[in-house]
Amino acid sequence: MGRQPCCDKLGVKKGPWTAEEDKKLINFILTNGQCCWRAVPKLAGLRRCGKSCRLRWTNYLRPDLKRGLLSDAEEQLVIDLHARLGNRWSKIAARLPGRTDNEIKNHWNTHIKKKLIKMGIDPITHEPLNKSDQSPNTQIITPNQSSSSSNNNNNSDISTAESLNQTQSSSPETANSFPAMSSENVTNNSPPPPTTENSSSVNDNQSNDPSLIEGINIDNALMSYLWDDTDVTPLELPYTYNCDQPCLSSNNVANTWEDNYSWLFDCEDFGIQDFGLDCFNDIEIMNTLDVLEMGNKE
DNA sequence: AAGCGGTTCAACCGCCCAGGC
DNA sequence: CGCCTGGGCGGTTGAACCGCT
Repeated sequence: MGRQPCCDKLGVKKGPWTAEEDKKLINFILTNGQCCWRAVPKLAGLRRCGKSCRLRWTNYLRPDLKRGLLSDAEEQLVIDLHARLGNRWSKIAARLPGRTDNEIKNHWNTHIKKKLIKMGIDPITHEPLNKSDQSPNTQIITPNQSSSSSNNNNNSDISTAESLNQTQSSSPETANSFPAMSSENVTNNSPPPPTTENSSSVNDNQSNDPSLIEGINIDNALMSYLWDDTDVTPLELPYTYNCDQPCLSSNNVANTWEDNYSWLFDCEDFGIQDFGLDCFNDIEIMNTLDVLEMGNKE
Protein backbone atom coordinates (compact mmCIF):
# COMPACT_ATOMS: atom_id res chain seq x y z
CA MET A 1 0.00 0.00 0.00
CA GLY A 2 1.39 3.33 -1.01
CA ARG A 3 1.87 6.34 1.07
CA GLN A 4 -1.14 8.50 1.64
CA PRO A 5 -1.04 11.53 -0.63
CA CYS A 6 -0.21 14.79 1.06
CA CYS A 7 -3.58 16.14 0.07
CA ASP A 8 -6.78 15.19 -1.60
CA LYS A 9 -5.88 15.17 -5.27
CA LEU A 10 -9.46 15.79 -6.30
CA GLY A 11 -10.16 19.44 -6.91
CA VAL A 12 -6.58 20.39 -6.30
CA LYS A 13 -5.22 22.79 -8.84
CA LYS A 14 -1.82 22.22 -10.37
CA GLY A 15 0.45 24.18 -12.62
CA PRO A 16 1.57 27.78 -12.59
CA TRP A 17 0.35 30.01 -9.82
CA THR A 18 -1.80 32.98 -10.68
CA ALA A 19 -1.34 36.44 -9.22
CA GLU A 20 -4.60 35.97 -7.38
CA GLU A 21 -3.36 32.81 -5.72
CA ASP A 22 -0.10 34.49 -4.81
CA LYS A 23 -1.99 37.31 -3.17
CA LYS A 24 -4.03 34.90 -1.12
CA LEU A 25 -1.00 32.99 0.02
CA ILE A 26 1.00 36.12 0.87
CA ASN A 27 -2.01 37.48 2.69
CA PHE A 28 -2.37 34.37 4.71
CA ILE A 29 1.29 33.91 5.61
CA LEU A 30 1.74 37.53 6.58
CA THR A 31 -1.34 37.36 8.72
CA ASN A 32 -0.85 34.00 10.35
CA GLY A 33 2.78 33.16 9.79
CA GLN A 34 3.93 29.80 8.56
CA CYS A 35 1.90 27.15 10.29
CA CYS A 36 0.68 23.72 9.36
CA TRP A 37 1.07 23.70 5.60
CA ARG A 38 -1.64 21.13 5.09
CA ALA A 39 -4.14 23.52 6.57
CA VAL A 40 -2.93 26.52 4.62
CA PRO A 41 -4.85 25.94 1.37
CA LYS A 42 -8.15 25.58 3.14
CA LEU A 43 -7.59 28.51 5.46
CA ALA A 44 -6.19 30.70 2.72
CA GLY A 45 -8.94 29.81 0.31
CA LEU A 46 -6.66 28.11 -2.17
CA ARG A 47 -7.39 25.04 -4.21
CA ARG A 48 -3.82 23.91 -3.88
CA CYS A 49 -1.92 21.17 -2.16
CA GLY A 50 -0.29 22.31 1.08
CA LYS A 51 3.01 21.16 -0.21
CA SER A 52 2.56 23.28 -3.29
CA CYS A 53 1.84 26.28 -1.08
CA ARG A 54 4.98 25.69 0.95
CA LEU A 55 7.07 25.40 -2.21
CA ARG A 56 5.55 28.48 -3.74
CA TRP A 57 6.26 30.45 -0.58
CA THR A 58 9.77 29.21 0.08
CA ASN A 59 10.94 29.29 -3.52
CA TYR A 60 9.22 32.34 -4.87
CA LEU A 61 7.14 34.49 -2.56
CA ARG A 62 9.35 34.76 0.50
CA PRO A 63 10.21 38.44 0.85
CA ASP A 64 13.81 37.78 1.76
CA LEU A 65 14.59 36.14 -1.54
CA LYS A 66 17.05 37.68 -3.91
CA ARG A 67 16.01 37.58 -7.49
CA GLY A 68 18.15 37.39 -10.55
CA LEU A 69 21.18 35.42 -11.57
CA LEU A 70 23.79 34.36 -9.09
CA SER A 71 26.74 36.67 -8.85
CA ASP A 72 30.22 35.42 -9.67
CA ALA A 73 31.08 35.15 -6.01
CA GLU A 74 27.91 33.22 -5.28
CA GLU A 75 28.57 30.97 -8.23
CA GLN A 76 32.10 30.30 -7.05
CA LEU A 77 30.83 29.53 -3.59
CA VAL A 78 28.27 27.12 -5.00
CA ILE A 79 31.02 25.33 -6.92
CA ASP A 80 33.20 25.07 -3.86
CA LEU A 81 30.37 23.86 -1.70
CA HIS A 82 29.23 21.40 -4.33
CA ALA A 83 32.73 19.97 -4.53
CA ARG A 84 32.40 19.05 -0.90
CA LEU A 85 28.74 18.50 -0.31
CA GLY A 86 27.65 17.08 -3.63
CA ASN A 87 24.03 17.59 -4.59
CA ARG A 88 22.93 18.65 -1.14
CA TRP A 89 21.31 21.74 -2.47
CA SER A 90 19.58 22.73 0.71
CA LYS A 91 22.88 22.69 2.58
CA ILE A 92 24.44 24.78 -0.14
CA ALA A 93 21.49 27.14 -0.19
CA ALA A 94 21.74 27.57 3.56
CA ARG A 95 25.07 29.29 2.98
CA LEU A 96 23.68 31.68 0.41
CA PRO A 97 21.26 34.14 1.95
CA GLY A 98 18.26 34.85 -0.18
CA ARG A 99 18.81 31.88 -2.43
CA THR A 100 16.75 28.72 -2.49
CA ASP A 101 17.86 25.18 -3.02
CA ASN A 102 15.67 25.00 -6.10
CA GLU A 103 17.23 28.12 -7.53
CA ILE A 104 20.75 26.89 -6.93
CA LYS A 105 19.94 23.47 -8.27
CA ASN A 106 18.50 24.99 -11.43
CA HIS A 107 21.43 27.35 -11.81
CA TRP A 108 23.83 24.50 -11.38
CA ASN A 109 22.13 22.35 -13.98
CA THR A 110 21.67 25.10 -16.53
CA HIS A 111 24.74 27.27 -16.13
CA ILE A 112 27.51 26.03 -13.89
CA LYS A 113 27.49 22.46 -15.11
CA LYS A 114 28.02 23.60 -18.67
CA LYS A 115 30.72 26.03 -17.71
CA LEU A 116 32.62 23.35 -15.85
CA ILE A 117 32.31 20.91 -18.72
CA LYS A 118 33.47 23.59 -21.10
CA MET A 119 36.50 24.07 -18.88
CA GLY A 120 37.18 20.37 -18.90
CA ILE A 121 36.06 19.80 -15.34
CA ASP A 122 33.75 17.00 -14.42
CA PRO A 123 30.84 18.72 -12.65
CA ILE A 124 30.17 15.61 -10.58
CA THR A 125 33.64 14.77 -9.33
CA HIS A 126 35.18 18.20 -9.88
CA GLU A 127 38.12 16.45 -11.41
CA PRO A 128 39.53 17.27 -14.82
CA LEU A 129 37.69 15.37 -17.51
CA ASN A 130 41.04 14.58 -19.07
CA LYS A 131 42.79 12.84 -16.21
CA SER A 132 46.19 13.24 -17.86
CA ASP A 133 45.95 16.93 -17.17
CA GLN A 134 46.09 16.24 -13.50
CA SER A 135 49.46 16.17 -11.87
CA PRO A 136 50.04 13.38 -9.34
CA ASN A 137 50.44 15.84 -6.53
CA THR A 138 47.27 17.65 -7.27
CA GLN A 139 44.51 16.80 -4.89
CA ILE A 140 40.99 17.33 -6.03
CA ILE A 141 38.18 17.39 -3.58
CA THR A 142 35.39 15.03 -4.47
CA PRO A 143 32.02 14.91 -2.80
CA ASN A 144 32.97 11.63 -1.16
CA GLN A 145 36.15 13.03 0.19
CA SER A 146 34.33 16.03 1.39
CA SER A 147 31.81 14.06 3.33
CA SER A 148 34.61 12.36 5.18
CA SER A 149 36.40 15.61 5.74
CA SER A 150 33.23 17.17 6.98
CA ASN A 151 33.28 14.67 9.78
CA ASN A 152 36.64 15.93 10.85
CA ASN A 153 36.12 19.58 10.67
CA ASN A 154 38.57 20.57 13.29
CA ASN A 155 41.49 18.27 12.73
CA SER A 156 41.87 17.62 9.07
CA ASP A 157 45.51 17.41 8.15
CA ILE A 158 45.22 19.41 4.99
CA SER A 159 43.79 22.79 5.56
CA THR A 160 40.67 23.58 3.68
CA ALA A 161 42.27 26.63 2.28
CA GLU A 162 45.06 24.53 0.87
CA SER A 163 42.60 22.09 -0.57
CA LEU A 164 40.67 24.84 -2.18
CA ASN A 165 43.85 26.30 -3.50
CA GLN A 166 44.79 22.98 -4.98
CA THR A 167 41.44 22.62 -6.55
CA GLN A 168 41.83 26.02 -7.99
CA SER A 169 45.38 25.59 -9.13
CA SER A 170 44.64 22.29 -10.75
CA SER A 171 42.56 24.16 -13.22
CA PRO A 172 43.87 27.60 -13.94
CA GLU A 173 40.98 28.19 -16.25
CA THR A 174 38.69 27.96 -13.31
CA ALA A 175 40.37 30.88 -11.69
CA ASN A 176 40.12 32.87 -14.85
CA SER A 177 36.60 32.11 -15.79
CA PHE A 178 35.24 32.34 -12.31
CA PRO A 179 36.78 35.45 -10.93
CA ALA A 180 37.41 34.03 -7.56
CA MET A 181 36.32 36.03 -4.64
CA SER A 182 38.73 38.83 -4.27
CA SER A 183 40.47 39.16 -0.98
CA GLU A 184 38.18 42.01 -0.23
CA ASN A 185 35.16 39.95 -0.97
CA VAL A 186 36.32 37.03 1.06
CA THR A 187 37.14 39.12 4.03
CA ASN A 188 33.81 40.79 3.75
CA ASN A 189 32.32 37.35 3.73
CA SER A 190 33.63 36.54 7.11
CA PRO A 191 31.04 34.52 8.95
CA PRO A 192 29.21 35.82 11.93
CA PRO A 193 30.91 35.45 15.30
CA PRO A 194 31.69 31.76 15.40
CA THR A 195 30.33 29.59 18.12
CA THR A 196 33.58 27.80 18.66
CA GLU A 197 36.26 29.23 20.85
CA ASN A 198 39.50 30.33 19.18
CA SER A 199 37.91 31.08 15.90
CA SER A 200 37.30 34.71 16.65
CA SER A 201 41.00 35.34 16.90
CA VAL A 202 41.50 33.51 13.64
CA ASN A 203 38.99 35.78 12.10
CA ASP A 204 40.60 38.85 13.49
CA ASN A 205 43.99 37.82 12.31
CA GLN A 206 42.91 37.05 8.81
CA SER A 207 40.27 39.55 8.10
CA ASN A 208 42.77 42.22 7.17
CA ASP A 209 45.43 40.07 5.69
CA PRO A 210 45.05 39.91 1.94
CA SER A 211 48.16 37.83 1.64
CA LEU A 212 46.25 34.91 3.03
CA ILE A 213 43.82 34.95 0.22
CA GLU A 214 44.82 34.32 -3.29
CA GLY A 215 42.12 33.36 -5.68
CA ILE A 216 39.73 31.39 -3.59
CA ASN A 217 41.66 30.98 -0.46
CA ILE A 218 39.31 30.69 2.44
CA ASP A 219 40.51 30.33 5.98
CA ASN A 220 39.93 27.31 8.14
CA ALA A 221 37.57 29.04 10.47
CA LEU A 222 35.35 29.98 7.60
CA MET A 223 35.43 26.55 6.09
CA SER A 224 34.78 24.73 9.33
CA TYR A 225 31.91 27.07 9.73
CA LEU A 226 30.75 26.15 6.26
CA TRP A 227 31.00 22.46 6.99
CA ASP A 228 29.25 22.56 10.26
CA ASP A 229 26.03 20.86 9.30
CA THR A 230 24.45 21.73 12.58
CA ASP A 231 24.83 25.41 11.94
CA VAL A 232 22.64 26.50 9.12
CA THR A 233 23.02 30.19 9.73
CA PRO A 234 23.61 31.63 6.30
CA LEU A 235 27.06 32.71 5.39
CA GLU A 236 27.06 36.43 5.26
CA LEU A 237 27.96 37.25 1.74
CA PRO A 238 28.48 40.87 0.97
CA TYR A 239 24.74 41.20 0.93
CA THR A 240 23.27 42.35 4.13
CA TYR A 241 19.80 43.22 5.10
CA ASN A 242 20.79 46.02 7.34
CA CYS A 243 18.67 48.93 6.26
CA ASP A 244 21.13 51.38 7.77
CA GLN A 245 24.04 50.18 5.74
CA PRO A 246 23.85 50.04 2.02
CA CYS A 247 26.45 47.52 1.07
CA LEU A 248 28.33 46.16 -1.86
CA SER A 249 27.36 42.97 -3.54
CA SER A 250 30.05 40.72 -4.86
CA ASN A 251 30.10 42.58 -8.13
CA ASN A 252 30.53 45.82 -6.28
CA VAL A 253 27.11 47.08 -7.14
CA ALA A 254 25.38 48.81 -4.33
CA ASN A 255 22.95 46.32 -2.97
CA THR A 256 20.71 47.68 -0.34
CA TRP A 257 18.32 46.12 2.03
CA GLU A 258 15.58 47.82 0.10
CA ASP A 259 16.55 45.92 -3.03
CA ASN A 260 15.66 42.70 -1.37
CA TYR A 261 12.32 43.86 -0.12
CA SER A 262 11.41 45.91 -3.12
CA TRP A 263 8.13 44.09 -3.51
CA LEU A 264 7.00 45.29 -0.11
CA PHE A 265 8.09 48.79 -0.95
CA ASP A 266 6.09 48.47 -4.12
CA CYS A 267 3.18 47.84 -1.83
CA GLU A 268 3.86 51.21 -0.33
CA ASP A 269 4.36 52.86 -3.69
CA PHE A 270 1.27 51.53 -5.34
CA GLY A 271 -0.91 50.88 -2.37
CA ILE A 272 -1.18 47.56 -0.68
CA GLN A 273 -4.64 47.07 -2.00
CA ASP A 274 -3.08 46.70 -5.43
CA PHE A 275 -1.44 43.58 -4.12
CA GLY A 276 -4.49 42.27 -2.42
CA LEU A 277 -3.07 43.11 0.95
CA ASP A 278 -5.96 45.30 1.95
CA CYS A 279 -5.94 43.86 5.40
CA PHE A 280 -2.64 45.55 6.20
CA ASN A 281 -1.98 49.15 6.82
CA ASP A 282 1.44 50.69 6.39
CA ILE A 283 2.36 50.13 9.99
CA GLU A 284 1.65 46.46 9.72
CA ILE A 285 3.75 46.25 6.59
CA MET A 286 6.63 47.93 8.37
CA ASN A 287 6.20 45.63 11.32
CA THR A 288 6.42 42.73 8.95
CA LEU A 289 9.59 44.17 7.50
CA ASP A 290 11.00 44.50 10.99
CA VAL A 291 10.24 40.91 11.77
CA LEU A 292 11.75 39.76 8.51
CA GLU A 293 14.83 41.83 9.10
CA MET A 294 15.23 40.44 12.59
CA GLY A 295 14.92 36.98 11.18
CA ASN A 296 17.74 37.62 8.78
CA LYS A 297 19.97 39.01 11.46
CA GLU A 298 19.55 35.98 13.65
C1' DA B 1 6.21 36.08 -39.88
C1' DA B 2 6.31 31.37 -38.90
C1' DG B 3 8.42 27.22 -37.55
C1' DC B 4 11.67 24.81 -35.04
C1' DG B 5 14.93 23.42 -31.60
C1' DG B 6 17.37 24.55 -27.48
C1' DT B 7 17.27 26.60 -22.88
C1' DT B 8 15.44 28.06 -18.58
C1' DC B 9 13.16 27.60 -14.35
C1' DA B 10 8.78 27.14 -11.68
C1' DA B 11 6.39 23.44 -10.14
C1' DC B 12 5.58 18.69 -9.25
C1' DC B 13 6.72 13.92 -7.71
C1' DG B 14 8.16 10.51 -4.77
C1' DC B 15 11.13 9.30 -1.20
C1' DC B 16 13.05 10.03 3.34
C1' DC B 17 13.30 11.44 8.08
C1' DA B 18 11.96 13.31 12.51
C1' DG B 19 8.64 13.79 15.90
C1' DG B 20 4.31 12.80 18.12
C1' DC B 21 1.22 9.41 19.73
C1' DC C 1 8.19 -0.37 19.03
C1' DG C 2 5.37 0.71 15.22
C1' DC C 3 2.35 3.75 12.87
C1' DC C 4 1.07 8.22 11.17
C1' DT C 5 1.84 12.83 9.77
C1' DG C 6 4.24 16.99 8.43
C1' DG C 7 7.88 18.78 6.34
C1' DG C 8 12.22 18.65 3.74
C1' DC C 9 14.90 16.99 0.04
C1' DG C 10 16.74 15.84 -4.67
C1' DG C 11 15.35 14.57 -9.18
C1' DT C 12 12.37 15.34 -13.00
C1' DT C 13 8.99 17.51 -15.95
C1' DG C 14 6.93 20.67 -19.03
C1' DA C 15 5.38 25.32 -20.25
C1' DA C 16 7.31 29.56 -21.48
C1' DC C 17 10.81 31.87 -23.53
C1' DC C 18 14.52 32.83 -26.80
C1' DG C 19 17.36 32.70 -30.80
C1' DC C 20 18.13 30.99 -35.23
C1' DT C 21 16.74 29.77 -39.88
